[in-house]
Amino acid sequence: MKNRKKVRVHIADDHQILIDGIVAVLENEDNIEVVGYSLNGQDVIDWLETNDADVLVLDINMPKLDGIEVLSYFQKKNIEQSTIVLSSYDDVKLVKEVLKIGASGFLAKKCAGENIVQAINSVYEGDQYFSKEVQKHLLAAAIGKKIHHKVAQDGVFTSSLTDRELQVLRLISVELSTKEIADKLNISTSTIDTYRKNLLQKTKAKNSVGLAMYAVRNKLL
Amino acid sequence: MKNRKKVRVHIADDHQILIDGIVAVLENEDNIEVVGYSLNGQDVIDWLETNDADVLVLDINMPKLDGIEVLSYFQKKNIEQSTIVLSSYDDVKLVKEVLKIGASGFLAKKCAGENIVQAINSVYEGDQYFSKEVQKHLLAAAIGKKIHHKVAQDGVFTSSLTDRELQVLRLISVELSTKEIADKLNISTSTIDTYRKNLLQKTKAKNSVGLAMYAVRNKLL
DNA sequence: AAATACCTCCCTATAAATAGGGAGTATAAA
DNA sequence: TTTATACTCCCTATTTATAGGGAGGTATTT
Repeated sequence: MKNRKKVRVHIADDHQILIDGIVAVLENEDNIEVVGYSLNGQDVIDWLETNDADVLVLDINMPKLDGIEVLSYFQKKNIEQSTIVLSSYDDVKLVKEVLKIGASGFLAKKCAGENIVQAINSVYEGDQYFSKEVQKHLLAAAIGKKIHHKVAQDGVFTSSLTDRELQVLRLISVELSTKEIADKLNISTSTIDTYRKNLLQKTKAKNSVGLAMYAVRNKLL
Repeated sequence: MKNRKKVRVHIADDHQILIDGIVAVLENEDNIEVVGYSLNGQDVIDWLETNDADVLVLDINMPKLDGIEVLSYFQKKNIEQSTIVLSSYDDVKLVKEVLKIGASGFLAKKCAGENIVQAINSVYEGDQYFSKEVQKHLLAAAIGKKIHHKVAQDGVFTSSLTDRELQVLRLISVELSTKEIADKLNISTSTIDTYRKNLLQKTKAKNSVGLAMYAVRNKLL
């Protein structure tokens, strides 16, 4: 059957030492796999010609082609590539810019190592991720790109999951059965089944245990 | 059906301020409920005459009757009461003593608030709990009371769960089905069914989601 | 007005998990 | 040598969960 596959990550940054650091952090995560890295933007594009990654961690300041240019290239060529932008500065304008041209996440370099793990997981799961500091700015200044998402407690844009789905997810996580949830919400078990199906699809979980773990990972409880 | 009931806790300590502190900590836990407190040992015994608690948090140094005397009383009267001993000092001899007379856990007061939460959960689930520092001593000096348990990473004596059960629990937690686990361990699905049943019983979980959450709570992953 | 997102419900079918019981073997402890 | 614990396997039966499909209603947006 389906097997939990690792999130394949490519890292692009002109500082080798930083790449090594990130790799070290990610090596502790057994659901993440670093499948390659580049020291400049051109290398990223070249690498992606013959390879692919689920998530690209992309530094802004790089020689040859910088991160912005790489993202623009993706946009021009209509390439869908989940990308987390890495930057030394959490400038609002910069965030807006990279969001417009297709980035799914933004991470300031001063962030802790665990943030990049969460960022990768979130982005891989179709969510958006922003460092905490960035979020404030984002919320204040409504940005161009539509964000129909809610802001979760810890830097994760909880995406995709609707209110009802989130509600059901939480009830699943406290060990309630479909029938119990249906009773509690006064709706049909069929409806809960539907939510369960949608949740499994959206979270890429294999079963209810996976749903609960997703909730834990994303601090949804 | 079965409903997740809260762990009912009684706290005994002669310092009101400390009780208030513990209560504040426990108020953040929605599976724990403080149902009473006492300022001395005699009050504990009186309270337990007409009430009951799942877990008793018992200070050693108290007026009228101290913690040791309260435990001895339980032992003499053959009263089964899950008890966590609270003490200012993590003296080995003291630990040995309270274990002999029926305590299930030992917590130094210098421990962090989250420790008491974990201690309560562990003890409630039939495990034993000791602060980290205490463990070293315990392991060095074999104590009188038989401990057929293994030491988990974070101050929890993982109790009851056998090697195989723990192994299965972990595989359940990474979303594997009974069949997948059986294949992985090269044993029959019937056997996995048996482990699953035993796990549900031992952890008091309602279903596999509960098992996974148990694993998370007790840092078994 | 049309499209979209969300909430709701149903059908059919199969796979998986839960609940209860029993039982044999090996090993280590009392 | 009993006793106990852990590990293994089987039976029956019921309940839940998973997988695929469709579909109507409402509210909001374009």
